[in-house]
Amino acid sequence: MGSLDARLSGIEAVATGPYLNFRVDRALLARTVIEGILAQGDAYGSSDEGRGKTIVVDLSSPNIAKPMSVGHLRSTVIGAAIQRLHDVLGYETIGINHIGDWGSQFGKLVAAVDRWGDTVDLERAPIKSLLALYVRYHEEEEGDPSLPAAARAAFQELESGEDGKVRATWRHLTELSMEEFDKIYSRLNVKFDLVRGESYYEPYLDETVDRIVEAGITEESEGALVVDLSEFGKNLPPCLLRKGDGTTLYATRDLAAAFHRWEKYHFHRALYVVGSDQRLHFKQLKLVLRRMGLDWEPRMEHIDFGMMRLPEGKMSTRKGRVVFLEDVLDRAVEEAAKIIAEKNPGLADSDEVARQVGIGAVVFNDLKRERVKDVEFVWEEVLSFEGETGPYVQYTHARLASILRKVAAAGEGEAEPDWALLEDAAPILVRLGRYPEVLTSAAAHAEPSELTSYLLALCRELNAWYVKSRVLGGEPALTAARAQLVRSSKILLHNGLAILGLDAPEEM
RNA sequence: GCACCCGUGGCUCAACUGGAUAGAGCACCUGACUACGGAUCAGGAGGUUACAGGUUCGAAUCCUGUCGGGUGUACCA
Repeated sequence: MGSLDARLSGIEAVATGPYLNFRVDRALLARTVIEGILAQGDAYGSSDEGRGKTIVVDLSSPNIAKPMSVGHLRSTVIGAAIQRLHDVLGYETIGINHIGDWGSQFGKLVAAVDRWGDTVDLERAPIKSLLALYVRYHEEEEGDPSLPAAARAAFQELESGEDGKVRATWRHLTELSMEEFDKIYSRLNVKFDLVRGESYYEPYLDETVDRIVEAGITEESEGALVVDLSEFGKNLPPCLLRKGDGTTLYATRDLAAAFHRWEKYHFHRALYVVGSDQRLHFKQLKLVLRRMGLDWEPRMEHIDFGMMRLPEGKMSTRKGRVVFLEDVLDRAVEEAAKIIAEKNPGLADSDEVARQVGIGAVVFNDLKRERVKDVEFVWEEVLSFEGETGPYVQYTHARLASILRKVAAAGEGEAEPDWALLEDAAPILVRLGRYPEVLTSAAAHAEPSELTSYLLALCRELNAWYVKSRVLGGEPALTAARAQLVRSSKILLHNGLAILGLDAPEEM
């Protein structure tokens, strides 16, 4: 109670028309906010709201034998940011990379490798080769009925559990792909708590189907085993558990994974960071669980995001119309290196900084708009380092770092600060103070863009402020107050960037 | 056809979830003490929030309809 009184003493409320305005004592605000940040350091904004609660995040989920495109970037980067947001708030988080390593497409791939495997260099350029084979399969499929037959037979063998030639080929393709994926993950600085293919659930598929059958909600329809969902919507298609040939589908495997996760983690939320083209799929999954009467169904959330499109149309693996993530990262880092050579040629560690800034630009660009919005991939935009970009935030951080170096070198800033002198920084102080609630809200909404918008606005204010409010060479009490503001702002930017997955270089 | 999502200056996006004069960035124009680093900053120009109704003290935000774009629509994932 005493502390509450102390905090309220500098605040007065004023009624103006339909509004209630609060007037805050600025010196008090400055002292409270800055001392709070400096005391907590990197822990500022963290909380224990998530204590004892587990959040499962399903992210990235690339498909074996397909190149990682800029489309997968969204799931990876958004999912990783959402996981870190929850980490900071004290949740126990489990980031799962649910690899697409199962399904009838592997029948196709095995058939294609069988037939034309010797026409490509699988070992040296695995992804490219597999893509070429996949494309060729679809080109020749129509004119050659033996091809789909071979594909079907291969997948049936795979799903039968037989450890023969088909399985060996599948395993090999999986290993080749995973090596390629890992290279990209390490560049993005993304780590998973669990990397698990759909194939992991293979042994649980039968019991999963049995369980749903025992719930009494399945029926036979056109040779397939389905769960009818028409009670939830006239035109809602049923959820298919088994095809006519007895093999399982995507939905079956996701249900098996969902049961498995619930039993293992008893999660507070399970967040599936998957594109909005799979809305129906997740809706069906949830409705199957609801029909089974499982009360944890509402904890499963599809965190959907808009599609990445090219100016010339939708991306298509089959048509080879994709932008490879690797190329994007390479070009962004190159561009960053070029700018450093131009503007800061003496920079130590310039390669590392180029990496941090280049990757940062790509990652931030994908996090800065609301999740649900579709994104058109434009090179010029991704490679932009000015305005509302990751490098802008990194630059602001570097400038603050630079000021602090000068302050230290001059031996200034050690006096007792006079907080009342920070009047010209009022908007910054208010914003710094709001940081904890921004994190809470961004996590609750699983919306990293709330954090990116916040950081951009803060940087705008900071840049405007320090050009007109010189830190160095003022009255000791003023310089000290400003230096502390710079110090706490820098901590916060570093902190926020880390949550988004960006490094914060001291110089750039 | 049906379902869901989106529609805000030329372009890309905000707007604390129904509140005050709708804010930024890009592009364009004009500027910044021989710069606590110009990847920055100050200023200018640019809006009937797709359209038409409705709800109320008040709507970019909620409801209805129309138009435009995207996605999905049972044996792919």
